[in-house]
Parts: sequence; C-alpha cells; structure tokens
Amino acid sequence: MDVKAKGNLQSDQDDEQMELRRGPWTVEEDLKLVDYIATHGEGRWNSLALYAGLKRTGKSCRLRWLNYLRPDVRRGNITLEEQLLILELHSRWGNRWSKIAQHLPGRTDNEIKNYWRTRVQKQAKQLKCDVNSKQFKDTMRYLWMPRLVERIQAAVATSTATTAASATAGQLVMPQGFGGERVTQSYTTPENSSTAASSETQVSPVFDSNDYYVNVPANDNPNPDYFQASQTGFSHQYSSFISPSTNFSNHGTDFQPWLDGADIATDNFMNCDDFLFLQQQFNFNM
DNA sequence: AAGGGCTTCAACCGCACAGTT
DNA sequence: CAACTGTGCGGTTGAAGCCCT
Repeated sequence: MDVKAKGNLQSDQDDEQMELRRGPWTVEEDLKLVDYIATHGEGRWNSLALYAGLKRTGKSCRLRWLNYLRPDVRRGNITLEEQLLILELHSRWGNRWSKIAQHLPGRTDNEIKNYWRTRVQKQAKQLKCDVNSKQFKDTMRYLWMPRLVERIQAAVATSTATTAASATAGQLVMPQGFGGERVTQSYTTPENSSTAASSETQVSPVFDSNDYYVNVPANDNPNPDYFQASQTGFSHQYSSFISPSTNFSNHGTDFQPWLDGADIATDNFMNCDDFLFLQQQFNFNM
C-alpha cells in the first residue's frame, strides 16, 4: 500500500495492521459511520474508525462526516446570496475557507473552496489575469458583486410580489435600504455572528457599513465619493460600487447585464456580455 | 454511437498546531 | 521537555459525468 502520510504515525500503524480502504464511500460504510456517531458522538476519529468497524483512517471518517453525512450539510447550488457573501469574505480573508464556511451555515469549506476554484478562478483564467491581482479584485468588487446585489434585489422583488415576506425565527434580515426590501438570510457575517441567535437581527449580510471601507487603502479607492457614500447608509455602498469612476464607468446604459431577466441563474454570475465586456476592459488596460 | 476534452466535487495528502502522556 | 496523538486546514488529485464533435 502506498503510504504517503508521514506526519501521522497512528495512520502508519493502522496501515500496517489492516488493509485500509480508500476512494469513494459505500452506502454500508456511510451507515456504519452514521450509526456509530448517533450512538457515541463524534470525535476521537481514529478510535471511532476502529470501533465502528470501518477500514478507513480517522481523517477519512472525519472528512466524510463533516463534508457529507452531517445532517445539517446543505447540498445543491450555491445561491446568489451565498455567492455574494463568498466573494466578500474572500476579499477580506483570502483562502481561509473554513473561516468563510463558518458564515455560510451548512456549507463546508471544501464546497466553498471548490466553488472558488471552479467558478471564480476559471473566470480569472479566461480573462488571462491573476485571481489575486488588483484588477481582478476590482472586477469582483465593482462588477460581479453589484451584479449579484441587483440580481438578489430582482429576485426579492419578484418573490415579495407573490408572497408576503416573512422573517422567521433564526433568520437574519437585510436592513431597510437594501433595495427597500426585507431580505431574509440564513447566514451570518463576522459582524453579526455574535448576535445571530436573536430572532431578527438588523445587519448587513455582506458588508458592515464601516468595515468594508476600512479595509480599502485610501489610494486603492478609485472613487473620491466612495467613503462619503459609505457614511450615508447601506444602499449607498452598493450604488457607489456599482458606478465607480474607474475602468467600468463607460458602461453607460447599455451594459446592465444583471438586469437581463433571462440570465437570472443562480450558478452563473457572469454571462456572455459580461465576459466580452470584461475582456475589452482588460485588453484596454493592459 | 463513440471517444476525447472539460468540469465538478468527493476524497486524499502534507503540514501545522494544540493537547496529552 | 520531548514524543506522541488528534484535529483542522489549504492544496491537490482523480473519478465520474457532461458536452461537443
């Protein structure tokens, strides 16, 4: 057996004692793991694997449980709100996937990491720019994120027209001014996490009214009105980074891809027009 | 229909670090 | 204090499914 892990002596010993399984988990293995944890709880993964009769490493059991079998794991497409939050939190913390995941209940760090690599990095690659470059970050901040905000607003406007908005216990509520709508959210931000237990917390799901700008160096801010706008309220933050006086200011009225109703898909935040526009911007500025 | 390329995501790996012995 | 053990994290891989020709 190919044992590459050298940092975990216990794993090596386990390998020597019995043939360890690798690769995809079977239904039987899943059931064993779930049953054992239901009875004995999680933790002590190496011994858990042994006592549960699983020919897996403790690490493998832990990963399978946390990323797949845990009852509160959310599956399915990343929603627009989640996309927005991921972009925002990544702009703050970088590849701190587990930290980001803490603010998206039910989403795992692995899932977020995969999302970033398959969607966001792919776009950067297609634009032939580095995902960590200022240009790409500005693109996220001034184009993709406002685009997502607009889409969320559009979706909310549609849903509230048919069903009365109801903020249920445990959900968070976007503040008034976020498109004038009350948007229930199920995630928490660093700013609200301490108060998330309250039944209705009036916080920004994406930005704290100060934090976002505090983290932007003065000479990194393309818009002199930016900070001032941030002082005046949540909605101004969004409007200000929708129309920064930068590379993207020549959108005029022609470029409003996020208002294209046909493109309101939850898993693609960039359509053909977006991409062509961005390519032009990048070529122009390079 | 087939097969080659691409995308997605579950799973693995190596490392770091904290706790325990 | 050193060795050992358990856990968590970020990076990477590879199998499976999808898409295109």
